[in-house]
Amino acid sequence: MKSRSAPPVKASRRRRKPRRRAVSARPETPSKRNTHRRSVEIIEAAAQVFAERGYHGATTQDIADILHIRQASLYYYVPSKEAALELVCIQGVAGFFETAQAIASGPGKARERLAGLIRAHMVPILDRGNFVRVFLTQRQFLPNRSRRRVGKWSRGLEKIFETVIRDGMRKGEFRGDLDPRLTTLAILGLANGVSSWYGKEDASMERIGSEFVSLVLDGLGRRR
Amino acid sequence: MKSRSAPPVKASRRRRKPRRRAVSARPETPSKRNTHRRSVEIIEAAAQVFAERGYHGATTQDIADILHIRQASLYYYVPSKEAALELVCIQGVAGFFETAQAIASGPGKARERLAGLIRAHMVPILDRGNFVRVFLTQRQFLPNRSRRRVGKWSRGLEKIFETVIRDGMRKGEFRGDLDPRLTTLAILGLANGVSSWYGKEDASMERIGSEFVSLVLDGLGRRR
DNA sequence: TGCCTTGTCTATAGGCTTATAGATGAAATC
DNA sequence: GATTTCATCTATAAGCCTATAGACAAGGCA
Repeated sequence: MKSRSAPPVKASRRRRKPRRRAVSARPETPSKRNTHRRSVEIIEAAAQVFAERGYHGATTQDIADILHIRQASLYYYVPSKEAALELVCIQGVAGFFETAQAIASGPGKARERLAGLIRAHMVPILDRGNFVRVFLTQRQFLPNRSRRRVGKWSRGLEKIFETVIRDGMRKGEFRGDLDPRLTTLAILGLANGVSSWYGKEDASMERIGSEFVSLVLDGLGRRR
Repeated sequence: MKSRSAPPVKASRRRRKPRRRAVSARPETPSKRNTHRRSVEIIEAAAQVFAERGYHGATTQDIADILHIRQASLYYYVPSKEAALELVCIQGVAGFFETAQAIASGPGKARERLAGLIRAHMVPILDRGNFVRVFLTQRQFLPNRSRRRVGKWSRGLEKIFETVIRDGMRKGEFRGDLDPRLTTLAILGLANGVSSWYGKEDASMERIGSEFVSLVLDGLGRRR
């Protein structure tokens, strides 16, 4: 008994009518990089359904439905559902990692770099939200090997934040009594949380980024 | 193909050996409040497996295994897996709600009440972590009706935080340029995030609470 | 003593899922 | 024009999951 939100239309809701021998489902595709393009589409569809229903709640049929192909056809491009999850998770965390590294090791005071990190953290949430949500909430369901692989990226990102915070403490830009580890987790928690409600609130990413930066740097209190 | 972390022992790993007619599985149970006690145990077990594997990744067999009873026996106490999820979610959010309400409408400056809210938010995470995690990450899988019910509690909690923040702004304890809604979401994101890593980090809840309070009230920056 | 209640058990229907095999038409290549 | 490759399809094995039905033992109660 799956908890889809739709009314219970028995079956046959999926299992589309046997199309008459698929008259070239995508007539516009020309080249031979076709296979690659399809793979990308499949991973994007997977990101969408994994984000919406969770890994275990999603079926490969759901993914196929988005692309209007048969469930079995997915296996021409992707070896397994788990493999699709891994690809989605990696693309989810990669978006954060690269820019973050550039910002942290770039110029500027620690305050500015931390502000940059927070703002940059909003970007993947905005334009690869499905991938990010899956990375954040579904990576626990990866098989051990790939979970560890993804975990490394994740810890790397934490280290980037933590390093900037330590740097700021050393240089006297930040309070000296911070716990850099807890502060990192706090900031990431706050920033990652955005992915769970962005779109339901009417605030632009820029607004959110600015608000969060000022909250982290200065807190709620008035200037003293 | 379920992604358990254990090695692939084919089947029969669950499906325990047919015990010889269950010689009173819990000989110590005396009274007739027995049924109630068992219900509680079942919901606790459900919270545990839903937290560990996610609602869709968990099976009713998993729940039964924890209690060493048969899968079908669960249905004597709980009408469906979905109903169990709803019970877990409600207990997950209720822990936050009650104390929060008392603190918000209690005495003290807004700063102090907000600090109290944040510290109090740590308590259910500490002692009903499974319920909280399920509420935070699995309530999306509830059927519409109960999801809305749980959603109300959730929004109520947000309102409590937001009200204190507005109050503090009005009284000049907090900066006047805050967006109360975004600030609320930021604080809840940061506080809820704890549930995803508490236990893996070696910091006490008190430490975490204090660190987060000072971060929210004063930010990372040095006194200016 | 004999009936009723309670909690658990066995068995299973009825569905749904993943992944594999092999067929097929269209396009590309020889 | 014949052959090969590509992308997709149909069909299905094999397995798992929820929920229901009905049996049954032990203890309480009339």
